[in-house]
Amino acid sequence: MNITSPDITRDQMEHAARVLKAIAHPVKLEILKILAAAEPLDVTTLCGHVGMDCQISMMSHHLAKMKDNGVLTSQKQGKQVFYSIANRNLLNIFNCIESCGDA
Amino acid sequence: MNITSPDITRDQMEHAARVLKAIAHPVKLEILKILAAAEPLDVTTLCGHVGMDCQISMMSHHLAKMKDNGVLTSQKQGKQVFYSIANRNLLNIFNCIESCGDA
DNA sequence: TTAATATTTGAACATTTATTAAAGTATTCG
DNA sequence: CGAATACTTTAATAAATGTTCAAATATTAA
Repeated sequence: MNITSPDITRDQMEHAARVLKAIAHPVKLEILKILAAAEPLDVTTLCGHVGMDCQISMMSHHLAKMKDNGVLTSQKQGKQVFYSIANRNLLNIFNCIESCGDA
Repeated sequence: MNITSPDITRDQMEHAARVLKAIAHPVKLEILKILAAAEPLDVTTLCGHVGMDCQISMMSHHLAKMKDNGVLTSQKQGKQVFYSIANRNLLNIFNCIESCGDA
């Protein structure tokens, strides 16, 4: 047995780590911020908002990973796919980070 | 110029991504939780709390990375090094993740 | 049905991260 | 001093990620 605080299982830690990994990337965080302000958005529009160095295929890969990990949801409308934030609670993560000093 | 919400710079996103990457790992999250409950702790004790599969060298690597990214601080006392959480505000990150559905 | 648009998928490659073992540094104790 | 303890560092290797391009799919429009 473990002396560790009793309420954390390795499974929970692994789930949390997967979610964090799915967003621990500057472009992915930017995607989250953009969606936080204007939701839902289709892939092309999102790509335009991210900036000049955005390729549609890269964007699609990022979105897929975030969706796979439950961070985003998507909805198809015609030939476009609109992405939204699955749970806006996650956005508080920005406060957690911003309130921590600069490394 | 960018149509993106005006308050986010790429630099801020990169800093946030670095912090998240520094903790997006099941063992690192466990370290944070353990320290959250009993701070500060030396490397060997921390290793014991993490579990059977913990090697001191691995622990040291994890701690170094988190320290490099401003997540932890350390203080040497004799031959031991005690680690603490640099800013407990970051711990709210657990709430953000836990409150989000299961992926 | 063909063409055009929107997005996804797969493969290839470079880069980063994680893990382990072994050697190195620092501090204390006999 | 020399041995023991606590930790860090380096190097080697495996595994995961990020990026790009080309090809594939799906939907709509001509």
